[in-house]
Amino acid sequence: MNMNSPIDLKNCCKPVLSSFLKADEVAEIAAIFRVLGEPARLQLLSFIANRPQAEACVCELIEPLGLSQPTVSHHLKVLYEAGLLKKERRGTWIYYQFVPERIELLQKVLALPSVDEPNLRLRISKL
Amino acid sequence: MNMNSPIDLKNCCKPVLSSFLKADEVAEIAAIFRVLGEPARLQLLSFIANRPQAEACVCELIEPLGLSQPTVSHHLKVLYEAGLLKKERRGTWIYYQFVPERIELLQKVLALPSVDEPNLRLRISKL
DNA sequence: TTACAGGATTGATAATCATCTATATAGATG
DNA sequence: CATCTATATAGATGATTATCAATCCTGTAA
Repeated sequence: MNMNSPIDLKNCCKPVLSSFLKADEVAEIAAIFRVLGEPARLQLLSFIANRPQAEACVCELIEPLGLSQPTVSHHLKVLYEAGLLKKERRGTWIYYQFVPERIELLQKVLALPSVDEPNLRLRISKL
Repeated sequence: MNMNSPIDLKNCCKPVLSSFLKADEVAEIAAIFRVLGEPARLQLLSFIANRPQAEACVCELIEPLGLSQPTVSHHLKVLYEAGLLKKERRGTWIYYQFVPERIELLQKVLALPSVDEPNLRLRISKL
């Protein structure tokens, strides 16, 4: 069931907060949030994004994370399959690189309804 | 361990992608993502945010979600404790209302490094 | 007070998942 | 080829959790 290549998120994802999404529509989005909902994965992403070139090899990640190499490898795979990282072999090492596009997608998904939309108009205007 | 009142997120949360966060720092943020990582909860949030006044009573949520009343109640509690919903009793009914502040917090947390920051400069400029 | 209705809680179960050890794979090097 | 090193995978285990049926709690109304 798990794929080894990044999930295809074309036509994904509609804003969650400005229309009622069906179960299959929220599932795609929730899958990304779930990946970020694991502290070790979020820390991996934070670490990699703040390295030069926003990349790091696996060997650099084990010590700061404080987890075993297989566990780090597992989390990297999950991040990769969610499209948040890409990877590239360079000699003996495999470098994982942060992919900002998925984060941009999430920002759009989380966009709050505009003040012209009635449901939240009164409340947003107070922010 | 679970609290019945919303978690306190003062001084929370630093941007994940522009500095390397420690384990306890990412934990706070990951907790919010984890709540959104459940499809049923994301659909609840989507439903409530798109109702008039961005609110709904529990009885309105069971049928569109297709889950039992206790399960819906459980997810509402999780959303409430994460600060994504507030609740208010009105007679027999309890209304849950969408709270946009947490979402705004997440947007800040997910902010990509500015183009002046070196690590992502080259890659962001291509977007 | 009693009865009812909306919602929360309890307890149980099954599924998911994070983590580890052990092992496998794959590239580099002798 | 054999060996070493970096990373991935397999398998096992324990913890978490989503879900439901049953029950409890709390307003409301008779």
